[in-house]
Amino acid sequence: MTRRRPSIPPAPPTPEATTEARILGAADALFCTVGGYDGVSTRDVAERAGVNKALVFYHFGSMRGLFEAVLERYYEAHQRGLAEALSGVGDVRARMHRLVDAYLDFMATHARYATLVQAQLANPDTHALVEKSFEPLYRFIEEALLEVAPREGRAAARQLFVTFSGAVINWCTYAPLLSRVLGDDPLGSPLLEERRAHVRWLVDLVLDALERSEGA
Amino acid sequence: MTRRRPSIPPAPPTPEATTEARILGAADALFCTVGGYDGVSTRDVAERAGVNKALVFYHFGSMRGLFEAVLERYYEAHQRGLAEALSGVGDVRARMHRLVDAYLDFMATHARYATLVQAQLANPDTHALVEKSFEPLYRFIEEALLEVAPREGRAAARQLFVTFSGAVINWCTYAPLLSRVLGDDPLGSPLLEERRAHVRWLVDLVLDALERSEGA
DNA sequence: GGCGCATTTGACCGATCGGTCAAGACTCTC
DNA sequence: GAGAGTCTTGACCGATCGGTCAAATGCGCC
Repeated sequence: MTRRRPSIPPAPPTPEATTEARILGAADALFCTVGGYDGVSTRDVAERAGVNKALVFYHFGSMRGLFEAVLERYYEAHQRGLAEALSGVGDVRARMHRLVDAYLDFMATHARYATLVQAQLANPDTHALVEKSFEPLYRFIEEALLEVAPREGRAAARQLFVTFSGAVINWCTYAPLLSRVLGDDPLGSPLLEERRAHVRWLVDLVLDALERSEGA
Repeated sequence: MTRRRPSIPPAPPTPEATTEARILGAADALFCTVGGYDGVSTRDVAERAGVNKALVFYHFGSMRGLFEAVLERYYEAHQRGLAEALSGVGDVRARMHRLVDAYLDFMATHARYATLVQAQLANPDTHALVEKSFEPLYRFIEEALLEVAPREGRAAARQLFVTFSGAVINWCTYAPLLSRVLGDDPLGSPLLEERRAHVRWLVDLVLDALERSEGA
């Protein structure tokens, strides 16, 4: 029923170039809105992309391969943004501010991706896919934090990592629930900026305390 | 002191009293280890419980009903623990310490439950089930925080809620990933106690800052 | 034109899913 | 013992799943 090459296919509002890109885009949209790895079928993806279901397997091998491809695309953008924020000049405080800013911006823009990744924590089958992006992220940030924080104890870098990353990411992943109790979109302009100010404030509080204990 | 193990769900050879309890226990174990709402079948549950599959529907109506029953059981224990910690005497600082302690203990013991709940954030179909437990929890804690924190701004009670709850819960839900990079079990004795000290330290930092700005 | 290769198609597969059903078995009461 | 009501059983249903396949189509190249 679908016309040949010349005209743009009757696909939704995404007249993407190649078939592969159309499938990837459709999978992205579905994984991030309808549900995680389970909950989305190859038929759904194919229908949304406006292509035959067998093409999903032709281009990505399997459902898991498609899921990996979707994660990979986000992962690259994610890493790029963080490296940029952390690699610049300035002391730890300045770089941490840039880092949480970049992290918050990325996660607020791709909140569904954050939710998708967090959801995989409950699925041992896909742990490996998430670990791949988690470990470099952890090493990256822990290294920066070790400039001012000890390796162990209540103010250890590993503790700060979880606290700071949680402060950023949970605001985005819990957005659907927060939206109900706050009466406004947590990812919208006023509340997101309040969150940004809060995280900056928190970072400063912690770094101030670390400096004090260092001087003592 | 506290001696908490990773809380492996009830062992298979559990000759529980009623059929209903056996099914509930099996569903609990499977939801919390294998995967979320999707990823566990009624056949799995029945087999683990050692009963006929049709009994799942006889006693719980549907798969969703079973899932709700499992969540409900945790939810009650959760609420009980928090109310106990927060309702006692003392100033906000003392009550917040008791609260994060109780929260951390509960989540460390039932880390898989926390992960299960967080995973449902990606599944709009089950949002309603999670909201039911989230809203009272939020109101509860926000009310306590409003004694010392403003309603808006970078140190707003709603901001502190997300930061504190994230600091506690993410340590538990990210435990599988953290375990890899830390080389030890985050929910085991040494690291869990380090986390407890960190969260207490963090709460004190924040409350100190709030008191200072209040006096100013 | 004709060949080779990548792409696309629709029909098809076995497995598994949540859920149903009518018939048995068990238990308690008269 | 008869009956009633609660559990329990295994067989069964339609739908859907991920994945496969041979055949058809498009297209660059000689």
